[in-house]
Amino acid sequence: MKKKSIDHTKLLVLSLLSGEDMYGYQMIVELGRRSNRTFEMKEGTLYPVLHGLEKDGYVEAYQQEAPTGRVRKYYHLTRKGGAALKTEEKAWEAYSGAVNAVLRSSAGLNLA
Amino acid sequence: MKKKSIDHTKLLVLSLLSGEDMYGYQMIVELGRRSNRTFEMKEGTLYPVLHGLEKDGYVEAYQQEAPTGRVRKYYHLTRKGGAALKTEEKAWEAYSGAVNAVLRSSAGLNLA
DNA sequence: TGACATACATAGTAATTCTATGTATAATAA
DNA sequence: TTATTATACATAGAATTACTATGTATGTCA
Repeated sequence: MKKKSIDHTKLLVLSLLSGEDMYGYQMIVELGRRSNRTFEMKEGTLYPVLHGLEKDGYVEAYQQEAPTGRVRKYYHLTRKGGAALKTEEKAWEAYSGAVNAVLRSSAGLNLA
Repeated sequence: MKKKSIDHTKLLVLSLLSGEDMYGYQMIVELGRRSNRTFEMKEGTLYPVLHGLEKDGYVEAYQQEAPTGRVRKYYHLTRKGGAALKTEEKAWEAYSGAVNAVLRSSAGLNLA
């Protein structure tokens, strides 16, 4: 296809970070919760994506100590990342709309 | 993720064939038309997928001569393929619903 | 007759996500 | 007190999916 599939992980991560700064493990838990268990992202998927987003300037990382005493690595959405999110959201709307259009058009033939 | 992404091509092809028997080239053209140019599937993507669907018994192929004199290879959706389509459609609904849920939940935080 | 659309096909490459594994700390249960 | 589980980050390697590039061949139209 034209758009290298969906780049699914990038859209979801950027969207999560548009609400609040989060650390990696938290994103995995939140994604499971908000998607009602549909998404169970693996560390092996998320961390490389986060590093890529940071390298590209979409997110910025900073360390912060948790109440537990552990140091977590939080990610913050940059202005550039916010723009990328809008682009990805539009791409998702176009993509999902197109899939639905194809599904409907085929179903329609059965009824015609 | 759990579900190996979406298997996008399989869903679209099965859906196309649920309306009528089609040959490969026709599927590419129809997909472009029905998706309003969003999908521009390549031969290199489609033909291996069709061969896989045939091997798995989801579609059956037969030769038929076109009015032009050329022989085309038509694909017909089998009962097994119809069942697979239903499964894929449900998977798509779950997936797209989950993406939208995550997008909405993040956007909601900005307004809260 | 040369260019273009039609029609099918495969090899090799690129992108994405997974599995598996490793390290380390905090909390909780036995 | 010690073993297990949850938290937290990370990377290497494999699998999957789709793409690019290429090849073959026929019909149509300028």
